[in-house]
Amino acid sequence: MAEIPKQFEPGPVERHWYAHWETNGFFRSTPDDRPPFTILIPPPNVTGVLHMGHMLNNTLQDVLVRRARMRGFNACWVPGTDHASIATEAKVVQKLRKEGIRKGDLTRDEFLKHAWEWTEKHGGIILQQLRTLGASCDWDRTRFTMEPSLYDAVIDCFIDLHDRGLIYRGLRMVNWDPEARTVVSDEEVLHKETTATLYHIRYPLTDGSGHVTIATVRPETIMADTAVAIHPDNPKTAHLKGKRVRIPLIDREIPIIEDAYVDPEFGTGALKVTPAHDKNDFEIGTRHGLEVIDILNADATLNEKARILVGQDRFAARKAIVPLLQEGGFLDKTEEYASNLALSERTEAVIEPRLSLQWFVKMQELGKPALDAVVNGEVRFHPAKFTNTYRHWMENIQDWCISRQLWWGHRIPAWFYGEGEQDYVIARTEAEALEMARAKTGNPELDAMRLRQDEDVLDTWFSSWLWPISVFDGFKDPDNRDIRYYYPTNDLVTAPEIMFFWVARMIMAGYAFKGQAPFRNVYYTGIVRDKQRRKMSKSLGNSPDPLDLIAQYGADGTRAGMLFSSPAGNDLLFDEGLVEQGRNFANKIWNAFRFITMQMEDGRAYVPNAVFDETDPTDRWMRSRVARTFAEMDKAFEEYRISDALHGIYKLIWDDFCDWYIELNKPAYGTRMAPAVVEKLLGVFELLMARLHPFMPFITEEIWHRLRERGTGEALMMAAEPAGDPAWISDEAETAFALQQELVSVLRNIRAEKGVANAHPIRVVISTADAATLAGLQAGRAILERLQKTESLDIGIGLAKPRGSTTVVLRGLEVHVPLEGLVDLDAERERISKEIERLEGFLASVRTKLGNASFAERAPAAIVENERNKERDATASLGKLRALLDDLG
RNA sequence: GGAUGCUUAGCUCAGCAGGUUUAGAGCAUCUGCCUUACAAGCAGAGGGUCGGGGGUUCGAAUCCCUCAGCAUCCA
Repeated sequence: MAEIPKQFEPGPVERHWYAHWETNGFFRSTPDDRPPFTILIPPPNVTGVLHMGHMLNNTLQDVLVRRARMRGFNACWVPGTDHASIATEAKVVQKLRKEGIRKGDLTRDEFLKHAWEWTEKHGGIILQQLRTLGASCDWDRTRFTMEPSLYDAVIDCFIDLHDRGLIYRGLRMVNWDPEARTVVSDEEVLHKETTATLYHIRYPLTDGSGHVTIATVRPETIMADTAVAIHPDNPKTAHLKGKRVRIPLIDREIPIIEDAYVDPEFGTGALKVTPAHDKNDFEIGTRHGLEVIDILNADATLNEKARILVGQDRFAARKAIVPLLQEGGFLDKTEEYASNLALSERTEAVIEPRLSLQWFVKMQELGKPALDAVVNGEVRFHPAKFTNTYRHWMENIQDWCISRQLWWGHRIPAWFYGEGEQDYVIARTEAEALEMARAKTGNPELDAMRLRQDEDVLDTWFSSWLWPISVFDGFKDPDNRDIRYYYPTNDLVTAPEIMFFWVARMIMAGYAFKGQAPFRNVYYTGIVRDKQRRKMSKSLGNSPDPLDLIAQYGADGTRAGMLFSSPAGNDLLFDEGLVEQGRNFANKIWNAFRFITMQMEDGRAYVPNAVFDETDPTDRWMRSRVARTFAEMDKAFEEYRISDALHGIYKLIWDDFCDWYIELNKPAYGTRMAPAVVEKLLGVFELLMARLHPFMPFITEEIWHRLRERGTGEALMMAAEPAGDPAWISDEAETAFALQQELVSVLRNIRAEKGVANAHPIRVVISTADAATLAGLQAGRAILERLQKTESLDIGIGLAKPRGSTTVVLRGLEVHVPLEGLVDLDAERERISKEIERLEGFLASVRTKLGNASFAERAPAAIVENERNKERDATASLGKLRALLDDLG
């Protein structure tokens, strides 16, 4: 056997096995007779790089996929990326600007050429990085939302929904991002609490009878006012009914109208109405037939309709208008006011409500089955608490604005032939569009030159929501083998932040186009934060580079570290210490294996053989621990407690196997381990590696191959997961062993307290009162003797305390260790007195319970019996302790 | 403003179909150890009465009410 290094070196092992898996085609999946287990990667931005959130998310997916593969499923993990319309376009615009090129100077085709160049240059890096992590994706299935097949799927979907009357074009108040110069959906708007200034402005009444004061945080919009509104039943403003006012500075006359929307308590009870720049005002305007005066350009500068401050940015205009109002005597007062600012999720620009003609998807009908699916459990959320959030959103769902004033994305297949709002047709190609336009207009002479395709593209999520269908070409070829086999998929692992953006819409699309949900389980991960609870981000610079972590701690260590503290849905407070713990775990495993190999004779063949000795208490305990832990892990996986499953195998390996089982199987000093024992340890090791594999694939694969001769096409990742015999589970064996562990602990404690070296033999006397306990103690005496260097070990009933002993009372047993000269009588007395005190308190509480008449009456018999046992045991222990104390004088 | 969730050792979290010797784990801390693999290790120890208050019950960290604080989502 070749020399094995003392420390595990993950780098070469990871490279070797990943290449082995990939070249052998182990990641690949094609439909067959086995049941499928499918996960679709939440497609990251094509030009993005791996961050900590991806690490967590993809580690979890890999754990689920690898486990399923080992459980006999045809596991398929589909990777891919999305085109991230706004983000990518912004990056390309920025890059061009650096080269002195303005987007406006380019044609659409020229710009797209740059965008594709950018995509090809930076694209797919993230998928390469996932390999470093060990991701077992079927790379042959890698998809991209802008590749031809998926592009067509989006267009097909648009046409289909339009034909079903679920897509419409309409003039609505939308969220305008002046930075990106596009509309965004409601979901892409973030609300942030800020303090604003509330300006009280006087509007002179046209009849000269004074003025009305209104309060606003946006004085720069007064030029767009088309009314002042009051509440019809407000006595304070009743005298204003039917009058008119003049807008300060520009002197335009507007009416005072009555509308119940006005809050009589707010400000002066009078509200300026600006239908072009406020959603609520727009609705008031519609009710009262008010004119809409839009004074803003696309970049949020004032246009000539404002008449003053033309060309100024909205915020500059706000600053500039205040002194003007002051000079004119229109400014009554100002006050601080807490208000909500709407920000663009992408650019963080302040969102401008804007009246605009856009494309929308009707959500009412699409949302219904998607809501039901989650409520009735067809699609299950983990943790379940997110179901409520989902339901709330779905029940209040608004139509989805899907057009974006961008070029990078799927171009809307609408072709206009006239100036009228409805003068358009929806078609895949220009030729088709022409035909349709001719039919629609009844004009066979209609010229192709008159057709213009809509300049806008679709929201990125309008392609992402089709992901579970489009990656299997379910639009182009609805009945193909892949989609029939893999759809619906099993688990989706994603962040709660995109529950509405993506998860909800995928479920809708699933029902709309396939008649069933796209997945059965949704596992929501937490957000990766730093120790100060700040979200990890590139801009804050508080995020380690995942690839550095992998280089430093190994992929296995990093994966384990990410999972150690990540219960589903809870934020993960990332601590490099956890990754270090993961690395240490790998090293621990490595050394346990190394130790076993050191027991092997050169030239002798060893075959792993996990056959336990049924007559041996240690073996009975070990196999019970193995089977119990495996069962607990299964339970944890069922409930998506992935972190708990890892903790289970971690403790089984480190605590049970290394600290106790290997220790107890160590041969006598200076001798070699019997071959049968080596084979047994190797056998257990094999079980453990198989169960750990989904979490730490590399080291487990490496050791699995070293455990015995394997064929070239073999791999642990393709092996069957060992179940562990449920019959191995034995409470009795574990309880019996636990007593031995406690006795060992007691003796170790005594050594530590008294400063007795481990190498120094001690005399031990264990005295018990009953024969049953005695039998158990004698059965386990080998355990004590193996782990404690003893000069003598006497076990018996009613044995006397040797002179000069220190004594511990444990579960009714007296453990005496004679330590002539080392026992400090005062310390001994104090220790025993403290123990007596504790037990007296305990006994008192037990007796209070037992003394309560209704307790005996109402509590179940087993509980009462248990309390009696507690009383008896405590009384017995107390008796012994008091005798010991007396003895000490 | 609405909804949901959280508040248990210094930190991060389990436990919460009420009762398995007066609350568990990991990390951190302290003490001792290079004991036939592993100092990226081994052994031992200290530390909380379960956010405050009230209630239900023979019995509450566990159920109910209430207050406070925090978080997230929605408006």
